[in-house]
Amino acid sequence: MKDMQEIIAAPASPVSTSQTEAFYARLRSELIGGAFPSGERLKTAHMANRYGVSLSVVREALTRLASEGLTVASSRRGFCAAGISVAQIEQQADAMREIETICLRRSIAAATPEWQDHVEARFSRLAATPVHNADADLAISSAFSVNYAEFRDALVSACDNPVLLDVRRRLRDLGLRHESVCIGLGAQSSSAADDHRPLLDAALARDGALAVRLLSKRINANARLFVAAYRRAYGC
Amino acid sequence: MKDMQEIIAAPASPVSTSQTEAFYARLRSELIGGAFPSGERLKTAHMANRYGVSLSVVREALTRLASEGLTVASSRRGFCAAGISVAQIEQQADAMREIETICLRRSIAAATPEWQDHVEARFSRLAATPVHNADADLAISSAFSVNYAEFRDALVSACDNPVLLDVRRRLRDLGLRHESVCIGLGAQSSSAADDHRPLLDAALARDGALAVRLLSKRINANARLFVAAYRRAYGC
DNA sequence: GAGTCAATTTTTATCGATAAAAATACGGTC
DNA sequence: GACCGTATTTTTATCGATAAAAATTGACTC
Repeated sequence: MKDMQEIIAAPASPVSTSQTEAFYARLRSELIGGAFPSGERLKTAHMANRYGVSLSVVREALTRLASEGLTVASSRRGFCAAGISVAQIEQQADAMREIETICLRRSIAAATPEWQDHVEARFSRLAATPVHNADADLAISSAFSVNYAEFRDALVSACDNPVLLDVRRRLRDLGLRHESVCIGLGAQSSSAADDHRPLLDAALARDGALAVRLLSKRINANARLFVAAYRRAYGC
Repeated sequence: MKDMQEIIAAPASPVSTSQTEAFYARLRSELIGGAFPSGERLKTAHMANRYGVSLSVVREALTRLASEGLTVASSRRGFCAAGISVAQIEQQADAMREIETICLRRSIAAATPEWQDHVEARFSRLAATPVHNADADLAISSAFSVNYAEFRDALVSACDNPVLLDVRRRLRDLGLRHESVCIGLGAQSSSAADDHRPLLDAALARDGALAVRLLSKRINANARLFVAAYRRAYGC
């Protein structure tokens, strides 16, 4: 009897999360993955029956995403995917650079052996990932994107202020969407994992000033890459 | 007949904004004003009939506020006002200091005559506001709080990156709630408007380094003030 | 008297219906 | 054929109802 209770209490696929939570997470990752182009209207009814949830669930998710900057809500006119522009990409990257460098400097200052291990592990994984997909097109592979993002996450993870890390995470997600969309437009990387080794070395050597300099350069370079792709696609 | 239609159709106060928007704005300003203590449960049904709106409207507002950090949503357990703790106040102020100094430095670098006028106007208004209320209690008056916040807003308003300003605004609002709550707990200010004059002068003289130093000091001092009040009220 | 389990109440998450608003299509006029 | 105002369709915002979950109460056992 008690066993049965336990079995019933713990369902096979633990649906611990609410529908809203699940749908929000899904839509969020699709937005970050570049599934919706800049400014595309997101109609509640369409999404509701496309994903098999109710209107309220869709609306709540879209509202949350709006306040994170991934969608835009306009009164009486519903929602659309956030707009992307050259200015947006540049300002976004600029803000990210300012804030991530603060996090990185602090993370290095607070470094522990566990942090070092974590950073090294993420770098190894990155180093083992080819930049391009096997099918030989020049676009950055999504595996590389993910592993690179996680390497950067690891670098700042020892930062002593969770509020700063939270701000950074928000900006990172907006940046990932820009990256995905621009890769979809044909953005190509000239860099390989080895290009990031100097940053790894500076961080492990706890040379904050150098690490921050290298990180800034990389963020600027990536932003230029995305802007170039965006300009090629839409012409200035 | 037609007149009556018009009267009915056009209510006294033009409800151009949606219900959700209005309720969201109201709840938001109450939260920032310190109306809800740390961790207080916010029951949807209660609020719905207290404010005369439907459940959906309440829920959407609470959801938005949660993603701004003013409320906390926990699955299957509704919402509560965000918790406040000494660590929170300190980390929050620390993050604000980092980000606002970036904005200030940039704002000073991009200064225009209009910006100078704006800053001076806000300072004058601040200088004309007594720190304490007329009824001679030692708590900071809300007029002073508002004018001080607007002076700080003016200082950074020429910052060239709207993304950074947006991040700052979010943190500012969380900070204002801390301030309101701590004032409610009896936080007393030792400063007057004149204490802020050096910051004004540094900004107008476009001495970014000095302005940033003064701003940092002030943010730290205020945070200490709030923490002290919090400690007095709740004992460490 | 403390603790446990079931019954009751409260509260949340989710749904589908509906009215208002916006967008679109249509028809008539010049 | 272009323009303008009206009808139709589409879409949104809002509501109240409901089932599921959590919290509370209360009765019972030891």
